[in-house]
Formats: sequence, C-alpha cells, structure tokens
Amino acid sequence: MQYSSAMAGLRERKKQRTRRALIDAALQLFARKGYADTTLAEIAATAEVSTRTFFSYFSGKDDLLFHDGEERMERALALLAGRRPGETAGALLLRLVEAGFGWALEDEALTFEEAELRMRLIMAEPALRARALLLMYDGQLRVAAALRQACQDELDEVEAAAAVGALFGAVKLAVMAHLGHDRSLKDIQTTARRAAELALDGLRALDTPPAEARQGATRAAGRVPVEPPGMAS
Amino acid sequence: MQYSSAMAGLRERKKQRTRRALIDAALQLFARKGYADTTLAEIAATAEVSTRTFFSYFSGKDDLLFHDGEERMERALALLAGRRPGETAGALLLRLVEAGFGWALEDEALTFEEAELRMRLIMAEPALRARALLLMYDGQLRVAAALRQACQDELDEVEAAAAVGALFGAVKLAVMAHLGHDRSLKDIQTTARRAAELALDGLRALDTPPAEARQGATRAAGRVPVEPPGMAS
DNA sequence: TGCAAAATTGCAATGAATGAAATAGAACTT
DNA sequence: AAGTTCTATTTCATTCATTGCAATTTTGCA
Repeated sequence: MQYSSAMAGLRERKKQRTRRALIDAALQLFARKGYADTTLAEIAATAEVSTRTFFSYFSGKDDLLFHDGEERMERALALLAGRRPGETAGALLLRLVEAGFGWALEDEALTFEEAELRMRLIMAEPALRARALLLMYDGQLRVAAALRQACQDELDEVEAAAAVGALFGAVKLAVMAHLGHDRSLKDIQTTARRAAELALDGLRALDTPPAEARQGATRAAGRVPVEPPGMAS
Repeated sequence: MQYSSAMAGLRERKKQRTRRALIDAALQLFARKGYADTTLAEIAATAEVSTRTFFSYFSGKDDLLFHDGEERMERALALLAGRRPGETAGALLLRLVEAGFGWALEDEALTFEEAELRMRLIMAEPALRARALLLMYDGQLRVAAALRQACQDELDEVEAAAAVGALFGAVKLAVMAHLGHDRSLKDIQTTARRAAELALDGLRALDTPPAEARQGATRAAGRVPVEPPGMAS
C-alpha cells in the first residue's frame, strides 16, 4: 500500500491501455464478423494478450460491451442525493431522465458509431439483450433505493419502486418499440419525453380519447401534433 | 400427416413423460445442489435420457425453468383481443394484471413449492434473472402490440408501449423490491395492486405529500394511512 | 411383418470460463 | 545498482454447455 488510489504509475497506464485495446479489438471484430462468430481467442490475439488475461479485465464476453455502466449509475445516484429543496419526487425523476440524455450525448470516449454498433449488437443478440435488461433492472432497484432515501418520509418502499419502475419502464419500452422505424437521436429523445410525461400523468390520461382535458398544465412539453389523424391496418 | 395436432399416440405421450421427467429431475437437483452446480449430464442421467436428447426438448439449461411462459402469453393476448365494448385502455390493462394473478394461482401442474423454488433460483442466479427479464421484455412488446391492435385509433405506438411499460414496470419493480421482506401471496398481490394503481394514476399523484386531494376515487384500494404526516431531510 | 418417419444416441468438436502454478515485469528498499 | 516484494501475465489443464453429424432405435402404419 505504497501510494493511494490516484496513481499514475506505468503499471496503471499499461493496464488502461490493455483495457482499451481489448475493447477496441472486440468492437472491431464484432462489427466485422458479428458477436457470436467472434471468439475470445480472437479478441485476445488482436489485443495482443493471452486468452486468460481477458478474464482479469472483464467477467465475460458480454461484459465488454457494458463497461461504462457503473459510472453512469454513480452519477445518477449523486443526482438523486442532490435533491433540490422544494423539488417533488416526480420532478426529481424527470430531471434524472433529462440528465441521462445529456450524459449520453456529451459522452466523449464513445463515438456515435460505437454507440450505434453497440445498440445494433444488443438488439441482435438475445444474450446481450438479456444482459442489458439485467443491468437496467439492477440499476432501477438502486435508483429506487436512492429515491426513497432522497424522499425519506414522503415515499414508502413500494411507492418509490413503483414510481421508478413506471417511469423507466415506460421510457424503455416506448423507445425500444419505436426504434427500428427511425433512428434520429432527436426523434428518440422526443419519444422518451412523451413516454415520461405519460408515466407522470398516469395511464388514465389516455382514457379520454374524445379530445378534452388532454391539455393538463403538466402536459406542456413534447407532444407534437404529427400523427395522421385517421389510421387503420 | 396422418392425424391432426391433437393426437394421443404413444409417441406423443412418451415425449410428454420425458419432458416432465427432465423438468422434475432438474428441479430436484437444483433444489439440492443449486443451479450452477448441477450439470446437464446429471439432469439427463436422472431423467434417464442421453445428454444429447436434452437439447431436443429444451434450448438450454435455463430454458427448463421457463417452459410455461408461452401459454400464459397466449392467454394474455387473447384477453387483450377480447376487449369489451366500452372498456378504456387503462381498464383493459388492469383487467390483464388481475387476470394474471388468477392464472398464477389456479395453475395446476405447478405447486407452490415449485413456484417458490423457481423464484428463489431466479433471484439467486444472475443468468436466470437476465433470462427472466428478457422474457418479460419480449412479452411486453407483444402485449403492447396487442393493446395497440385492440385500441386501434385511440393509441399510437408510443402511447401503447409507454402504457404497457409503465404498468408492468411499476408492478415488476415494486414486487421485486418488496420481495425479500415478506412472502405471503396476499401481500405480494396487495403490493402489485398498489403499484398498478400508482401507474394508472400517474406519478404526480405522489407529488402532494401534505395530505390533500389524495383520495381520488380510483385510489380506493390498499393504501393504509401509515406514513408520518410531516417531512424534512 | 416390414417400411418410413421420427426420436434417441454416441461421438467429436468448439468455445466459454475457471483454477493453479510458473514466469515476467514493475515498484520499492537499502 | 542489486535484491526483494508485489502484481500482472502467461501456460496448462480441466470442466461444462452447446452444436453438428452419422448411426441406431423406436414408433406409427400399411
């Protein structure tokens, strides 16, 4: 225990380089041959390390694609911990969603191409989809716990969990279902906002289709009147 | 193609028996030694078939535990297709949630012990949790599509997906977070109902903690007045 | 009984993942 | 600078899930 955690030794720098080399090698191979058809041996060889070494950097082949999740999570938890004085639980959660978009966009160290490749791989490979969902799920549990902490006496455990589950569940499914049609970042963001608004307002807001009372004060955002009025299969 | 799908030939009955034998053997071994420490070879040996044969019944070790998902899904889709004349989208979804509980309870061919064992295994093994979440996710997409179909002109794609995601997301996370404390079926059901109500009413319903207007007509269920009125942090 | 389809099996191979011991490379000490 | 300690890497062996293929057995039916 010579020096503290924030070191700059050669050893540490080398490890970071190897880590990047593994990720880059993997992404490149995945892009070229697909996820399933790329072996760990190939990845390790391309990154110039032994196959065994791979496992001291990542817990498995899939872990490679989800290496930056923890950092995001910590920022999310920090945001929740920094709840503003008069802020309601709903507003706090909404702020988290918006902040998440900001983080995703301003993320250096992750080009658009990489992000898109990753998304394509995840959608194509069930194993990766499952892993992604697991991370979301575990993350939501942590967010729910943090929300409960931030709102102490206002929310019980079930309410906090339900709120988080509803909000992110809505956003997730809406974005995923909408994906495949278009892929403009802007459109996705709009979709996510609509879904979030819907979760905040409650599903019953959908129960009055014959135009009326749909302009609740909180309904100001998103919601461009774009869809064709009539439609059938 | 001598006879149609509903046959009773010896061949078919034997297959069903083998299938059950595999499931039973697996559950028994999982219960005794845990999921990870049970090999396919052991399962196959216990069920008196070759290891290779296992794969003509299940797609993998994990598939064994999720064999009854498709049937439930079909019932769910049928329920959605049978939307009642004046029924709102929210009411329809709520009816689906309630029906789901009914199905889970009146399910012969699955004892409480089995259900509980399965739940324990899924919670303990990340790989199984991931698989379960994947099934839920894919299922929700199908439910959203069916809901969209059932409500034709009332919901666009994003609204349908968001509604389904919010409702089931809330129920899922609330139940999961609440699990571990108690395990009474009744309690779980109550938790699920509260979460569903919350998703239907919208998260903003939580935004007015200083007692007032919290007795919306739809808020009749659960919700015992337990929390301390005051709050600060 | 005998034939055709379907199910089962044995065998081999691939690839992910893990454990253990040996080796090489850094960092620190004197 | 040489020696020592700590850590990363490699090598080797092993287990296990999964898949393809060819051989074999079982079942349904004429």
